Amino acid sequence: MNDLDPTDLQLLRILASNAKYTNKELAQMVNLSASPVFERIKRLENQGYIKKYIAILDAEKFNQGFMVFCNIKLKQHNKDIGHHFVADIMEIDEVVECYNISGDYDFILKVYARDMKHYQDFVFNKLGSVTSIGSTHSTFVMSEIKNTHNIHF
Amino acid sequence: MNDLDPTDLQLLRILASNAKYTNKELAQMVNLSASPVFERIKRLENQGYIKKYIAILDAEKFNQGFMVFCNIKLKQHNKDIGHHFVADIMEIDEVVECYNISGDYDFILKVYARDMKHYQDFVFNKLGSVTSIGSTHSTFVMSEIKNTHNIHF
DNA sequence: AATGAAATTTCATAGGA
DNA sequence: TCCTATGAAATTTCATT
Repeated sequence: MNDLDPTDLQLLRILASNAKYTNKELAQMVNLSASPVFERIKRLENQGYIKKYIAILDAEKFNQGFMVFCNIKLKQHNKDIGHHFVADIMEIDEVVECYNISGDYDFILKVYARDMKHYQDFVFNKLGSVTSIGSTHSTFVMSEIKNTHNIHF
Repeated sequence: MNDLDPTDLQLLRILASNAKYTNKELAQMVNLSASPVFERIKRLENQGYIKKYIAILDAEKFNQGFMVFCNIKLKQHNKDIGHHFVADIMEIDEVVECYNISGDYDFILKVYARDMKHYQDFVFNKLGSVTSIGSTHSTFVMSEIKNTHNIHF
């Protein structure tokens, strides 16, 4: 973080919202020529500031616009049960995010489903076969207000 | 969704996890030459299946590795209050995601902060000045288990 | 650490199977 | 819808400042 100058930060902010600018375009934006821009970006990639580049797809178009936050309590809290849970969750495609959290529940999952029927099937059949799970609580997303896909710095 | 053939879906899956492959590389992966791959991707972009391309940054490197799910209840539930809330939330950089949800709370926010002190400051000073908010409940992320950044289809 | 030019690679389009 | 071919444009390297 300390070896980044304002130009690096500016490049990162731009690329975090749109990674399709050419080096020439980026060069104009940060008042440099294309080659230092190229070298800066390569450095930011190598140093791990930029983890990867991805395409953002429109979930609605794939009939996957039904988002649910699913809170999960484990049956017991030992290392083995935890590891089993993590391994199982990694295999379930509907689960796009999973975090270990504070509070009444142990984990929160962000789940993408087609509709309520699909979600119900997910809970019964997919989560239902994860034996480490004690109980669940589902919170349904009615609409997306903001999604920046990235961090602020 | 119906005008997508298996090759389109394969390309989307690849690009959703890594958008830096060249058309030549993609062509090999899907057993085509570069130009139909190029045409397919352009079509997927134009039809909105691909919304945009972004760089994924490492939040830890920016000292923004402290994630919190912040649940929010509005003071009242009328259109004006709701609109005010949304407008205010859009302006707060720490809030990277916001959804209108079912259940006891009205909204869930995904918040990135540097540390607990920064989060405390966020709650008191940033959320504190959003007058439409009635009450909040914070759930702290202890570790990230899974984050695919994208949908399954 | 940036510039500008040169070399390399990829993109983007056109014509034909 | 695909292929090959081609010129344009972008990336990447490098000598110079």
